[in-house]
Amino acid sequence: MIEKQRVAQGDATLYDVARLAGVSAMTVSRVINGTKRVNDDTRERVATAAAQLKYEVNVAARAARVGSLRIGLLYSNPSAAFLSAFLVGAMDQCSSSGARLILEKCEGQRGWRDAIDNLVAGGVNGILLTPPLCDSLPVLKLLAELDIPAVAVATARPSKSTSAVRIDDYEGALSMVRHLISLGHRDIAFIKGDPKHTPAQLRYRAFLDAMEEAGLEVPPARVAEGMFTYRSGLPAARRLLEQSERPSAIFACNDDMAAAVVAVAHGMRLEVPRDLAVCGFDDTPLATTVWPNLTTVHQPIGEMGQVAVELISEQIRCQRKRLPSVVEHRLLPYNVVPRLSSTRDWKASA
Amino acid sequence: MIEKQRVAQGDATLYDVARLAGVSAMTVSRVINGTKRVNDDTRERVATAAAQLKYEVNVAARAARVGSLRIGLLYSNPSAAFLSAFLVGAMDQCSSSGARLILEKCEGQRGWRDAIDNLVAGGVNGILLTPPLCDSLPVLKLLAELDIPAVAVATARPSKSTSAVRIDDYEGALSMVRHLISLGHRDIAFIKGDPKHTPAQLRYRAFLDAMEEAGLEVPPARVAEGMFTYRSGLPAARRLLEQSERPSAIFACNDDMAAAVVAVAHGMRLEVPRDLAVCGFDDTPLATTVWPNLTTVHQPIGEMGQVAVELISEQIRCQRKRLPSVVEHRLLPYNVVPRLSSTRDWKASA
DNA sequence: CTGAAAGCGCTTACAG
DNA sequence: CTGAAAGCGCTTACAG
Repeated sequence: MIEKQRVAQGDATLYDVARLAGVSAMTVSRVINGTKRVNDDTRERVATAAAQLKYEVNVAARAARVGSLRIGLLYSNPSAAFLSAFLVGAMDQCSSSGARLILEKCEGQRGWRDAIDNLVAGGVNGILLTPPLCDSLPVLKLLAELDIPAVAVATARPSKSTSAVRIDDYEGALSMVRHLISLGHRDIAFIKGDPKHTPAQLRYRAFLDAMEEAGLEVPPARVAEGMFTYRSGLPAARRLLEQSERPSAIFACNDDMAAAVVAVAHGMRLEVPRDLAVCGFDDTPLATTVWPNLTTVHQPIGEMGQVAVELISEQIRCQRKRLPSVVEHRLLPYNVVPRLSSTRDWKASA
Repeated sequence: MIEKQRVAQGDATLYDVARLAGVSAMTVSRVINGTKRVNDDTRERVATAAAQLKYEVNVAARAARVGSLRIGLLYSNPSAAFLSAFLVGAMDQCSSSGARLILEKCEGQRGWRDAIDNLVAGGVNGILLTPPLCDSLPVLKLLAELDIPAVAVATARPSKSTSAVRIDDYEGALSMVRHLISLGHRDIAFIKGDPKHTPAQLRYRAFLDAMEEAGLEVPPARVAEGMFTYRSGLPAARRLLEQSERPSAIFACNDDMAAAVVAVAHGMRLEVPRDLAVCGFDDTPLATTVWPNLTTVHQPIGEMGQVAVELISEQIRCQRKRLPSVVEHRLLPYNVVPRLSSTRDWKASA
């Protein structure tokens, strides 16, 4: 009973593994890190020994020797939903690699300068950029000048010189429209997002292309302007719904505006999805908070956090060894999540 | 230019400080940790030297020696808003103390057993419990049996045997009602939360007490049942608003239901706050997503994360030294955040 | 109250 | 391909 916890696991050290495998600690280290060449035979023996002892590297000890990676995470738009999902993934990766994640929020339009100063003063070796900072040219420029590696997260405009991890906004929106069409919708309206944001542009482009692909018209009256906020979705929805002939579905450029559409429809005594299908983009908690829940496009945000940490770590390692840094763009799979707000046979599922 | 980053800071080691202060490394260590007795004079010299060199402890090295703390964070209700704010605070504290935070989500009703097993297998030394897990007797019992320290976060029913960090739900709700009354409201309705949740009970109790304190009546028709979800807030709001004489304000037990009230009011052509004041509790992102933004009670969630890590670390240290563990309950300040949804002179601020 | 020695678990050169 | 030695920066006993 006593010492139960300590015995649980993680007892074995590199030396225990070395002894059991009949090799030197050095060799075990090499196998663990999989970096230098090791005889296949030896590798096998070490691996078996490690597995048998349930060996786990002591990341703290490794960090003490190597100098642990300090990864800065810069965020501005306090989208709690995005941040928490991202943090879960990023922390997970940091935890297992012994890196430290330093959060820095940048406030206001010009706040990014101070924020980056803070991170640099804190000694970070690389910085993760979340939207919309990841698309800011001045930010990327400053980081390049400081020679600090960066990874752009969920950017829609990946730069040639910066690593990035994202989904394909264009394809995501395309799939969503196809989904609506497959449900039998022919008259689909769209609410645009902030025209300055690249994802908004891509999603709109995809909407038009998907409609054209299906041979469907998009009269100007079927497109409304929005700014990504719930509030901006209110008048946009009114404009689309107060026409003599209503569209059968509205695709809003994000969940906030889709939620606003639902609210307006409700106020007009329209039942969603019976009288109107509604869908959004992002799969924020709002999508499952409002009623009916929103059909939307889901991004694997947690996985993006993991990958972002991997990418930045790799870049930092390259920099330390004075190797040329490798810019890598990773595209992760999105998926359309059908929920009640666009359900065809809604009585059945209600 | 070269090596710019490395020079930035964090260069100085314990030995540099020792040399400059003319003492041994040991003494510096003692001063840094502030634990054992050190001559005031010596302490001063060391502190000055440390400041001059901008010395920072290398947490990795310390962890290598001491064995770093592994802190498990158990969460179930995926309230992204709460989680992200909490993580920011908790990570911050972990970062500066060199602890590792291990996240574990528990799915389903019985998932907590597996989740705790996972954490224990992962070798955590203590566990942070977020709501609603923090109020689960079986969970607390299992942890006690395993002899793993725990800290309950945002619990409304702090246990005598478990450390906790929280705000005073009762006082928070009391303040909110007083706020509404100070705005001139006399006929205030309430939407209850899930009756199984202790915070819901406390907030309702506070509502009744505050009304009584002001000599105001609360007829049964002014109280509606809710379950904390947006969806449950819809019929509750309808019930309260479809009476011949409407209340002038509705206080919902959380933000989700308050948002539902706004939606229903809007559907009935009632303007918030002109025709009806609405307020919630928690200050989730939803409060600033919907329009008008919701007046609500804010919890310092980030700070709760910091404090939770402090409390659990202290407990783990006690356990390691086989000292009796100190149960500590920390009450943090909440505050009422007035926003447009309850603004008296709403034209002025719109 | 203060210090000299040894070691946390791992990795970086340097040899073979 | 493999190993012996030294050291990362700090702290734990053990002395004085």
